[in-house]
Amino acid sequence: MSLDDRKLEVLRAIVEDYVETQEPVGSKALVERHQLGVSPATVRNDMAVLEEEGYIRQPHTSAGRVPTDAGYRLFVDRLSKVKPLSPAERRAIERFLVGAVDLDDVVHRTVRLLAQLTRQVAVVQYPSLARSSVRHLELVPISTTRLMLVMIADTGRVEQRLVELPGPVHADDVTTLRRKVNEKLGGQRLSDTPPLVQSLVDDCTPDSRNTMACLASVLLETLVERNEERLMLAGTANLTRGGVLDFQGTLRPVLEALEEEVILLKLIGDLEPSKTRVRIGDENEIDNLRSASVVSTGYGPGTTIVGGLGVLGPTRMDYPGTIATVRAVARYVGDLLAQN
Amino acid sequence: MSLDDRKLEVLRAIVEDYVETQEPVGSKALVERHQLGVSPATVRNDMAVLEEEGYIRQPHTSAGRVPTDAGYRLFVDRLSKVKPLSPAERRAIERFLVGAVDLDDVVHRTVRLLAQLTRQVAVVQYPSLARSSVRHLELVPISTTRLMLVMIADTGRVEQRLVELPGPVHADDVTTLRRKVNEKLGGQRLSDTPPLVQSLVDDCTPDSRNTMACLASVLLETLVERNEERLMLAGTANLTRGGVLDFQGTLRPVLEALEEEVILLKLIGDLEPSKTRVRIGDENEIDNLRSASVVSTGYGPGTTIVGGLGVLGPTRMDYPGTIATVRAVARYVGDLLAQN
DNA sequence: ACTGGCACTCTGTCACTCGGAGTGCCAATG
DNA sequence: CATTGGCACTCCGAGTGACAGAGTGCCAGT
Repeated sequence: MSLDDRKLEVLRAIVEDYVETQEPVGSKALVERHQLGVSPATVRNDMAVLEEEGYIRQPHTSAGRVPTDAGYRLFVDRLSKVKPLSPAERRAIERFLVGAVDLDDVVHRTVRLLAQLTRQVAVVQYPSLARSSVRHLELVPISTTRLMLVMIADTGRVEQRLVELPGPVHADDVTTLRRKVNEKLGGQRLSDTPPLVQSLVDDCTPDSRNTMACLASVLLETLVERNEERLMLAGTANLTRGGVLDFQGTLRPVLEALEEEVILLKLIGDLEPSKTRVRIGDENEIDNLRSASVVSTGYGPGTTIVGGLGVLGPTRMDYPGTIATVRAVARYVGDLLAQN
Repeated sequence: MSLDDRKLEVLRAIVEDYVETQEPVGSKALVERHQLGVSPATVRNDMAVLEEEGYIRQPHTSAGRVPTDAGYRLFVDRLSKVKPLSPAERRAIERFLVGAVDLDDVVHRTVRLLAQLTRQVAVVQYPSLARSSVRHLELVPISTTRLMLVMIADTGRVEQRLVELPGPVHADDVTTLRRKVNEKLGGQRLSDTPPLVQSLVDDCTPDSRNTMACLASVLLETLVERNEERLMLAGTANLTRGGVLDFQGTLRPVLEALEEEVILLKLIGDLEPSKTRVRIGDENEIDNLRSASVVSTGYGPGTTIVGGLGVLGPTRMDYPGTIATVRAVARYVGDLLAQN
């Protein structure tokens, strides 16, 4: 038997009530709070079907029903209506983001804003180097045999590395190096640079070859290999809302997962453009987060995506609201980046 | 009545047992586990005195005793013997810290190491700009009216800011600016720079004055005003060890405090050289941390101090071990910085 | 000054009860 | 055939009382 409209309506009511009250919801309370136009007994029959299909379950016999992960999934996919942001929220976002002075500041403000609005844990990835282009490469002599390599990406990210040279170089040589490197790599996407770096070495005169080879290896490291994705976290304290009820008793595994940057990157680093992704409970590949849900999306100037952001909370979360907020914040941040 | 040696010995035993077992300790268990050479009744009398003096207390009538903050304080000040690190720990520290490629990496490794060794929350402050000197200032033309200012400090820290110029400048002018700025500010402590920056503007020829004034204001911001202290956190999950017993039931306030960088800076930003500071429970000025203890110290190359680091945990913590670890890590990091 | 003994207090737990909420099923109804 | 009212059943959670165990305070004795 398939699910008719009323059964879906019942599921929606259950999800909404449970999210709000955090308590199993029974048939009687349901018909009272929502105008379903049927009796509790009917609702009970519907509930039995929904349970059979795996969308809800009872914590114990003769308790109310609670949505399962599958139930939330159905809710998110088919039942939830987009919840528009309140003007107050829009204003909050704008007010929060204007006045950021540099990229660090943008990320910092964004992550706090997101945590505050959703009242959950927020994660924001710095613009990924892999998706950026080289704006400028600077070589700063530190001593005669040491250079500081500073890479400035078009997203505003700045990376630096120390280069140990095989022998002393003159200031003029540094200037030449700088020019060559910028001519070759300036404006290129970082992911396209490896062959170019190689050609830099190949095109060198023998006497400067050693130096260039040295620089090249650090360049490769900085541009590609290391490929260090950074991210920022905020709102951990929000995990404690709802007491020990969410996250089946202990925050331990969740806190542990949040400390692993690799894990976080996997969570928010999804690539599909302008799509918001929702992972509910068991859908998470990371065991520690089986009791959590993640809402994430990409952001970037215009339609390109340079990084991800998202929030993490209990499976029992306000999905429509969270999704709307995450989307809105991502769009605002994208606009902000586009202005640079 | 004052505290004779045996009473102090009893206090030490109580602290040690309680830290280990996390349970109120009674007179009988005490004489069994420690060779005190007296009967439980005697110990009870001593306990009564200790309680009167405020060093221990009973959670309820006829339960064992638990140290108070004052008790821990006395223990730390007078009773605890320095606990030398195990060779394994020493090796762990060395292994963990070698191979760091840049400052970010050093801080990152340090904070994780500290969290792992002490099994508590670790905080490491980046080398403070206020205590650093300027190694080099770089000006990178982004467009004709925009410069990227990159400051490299002797501690390895790099800061960058965008400078909007009043009008277009030629590349040669940038070179001149760069030379002037570095001549004046290179090698100076950041805290000494403000008058120098002012003199830079004063010494300018009228035609380049506008540009220089613009640059100067950003310089001041970068060098002094903004004075952004950064820090890194790790080991939050360790808060959940010991269940809900520590931190009187909820992690909430602690997690909240850990999100406030200002608060963390206050905690670990103590200036006295080569002194390890221990704040126990109520000694913390921040209300949210009344149920926590903080062990912190400064670090830096040689005897100068460029930043702070420390750990935060329940008042019931292994003070001797923690203090030893924090000190050792600080020294290793200092050595590492000195090598640069 | 220390010790043994004793009465007292308080906790934590176990078993038990009981009301309430919620369900499943069934027969009746439109 | 879907819906409904009724009823018996289950289970949770709160409350109660009894009880063992641990620990204390105090006092008299050494």
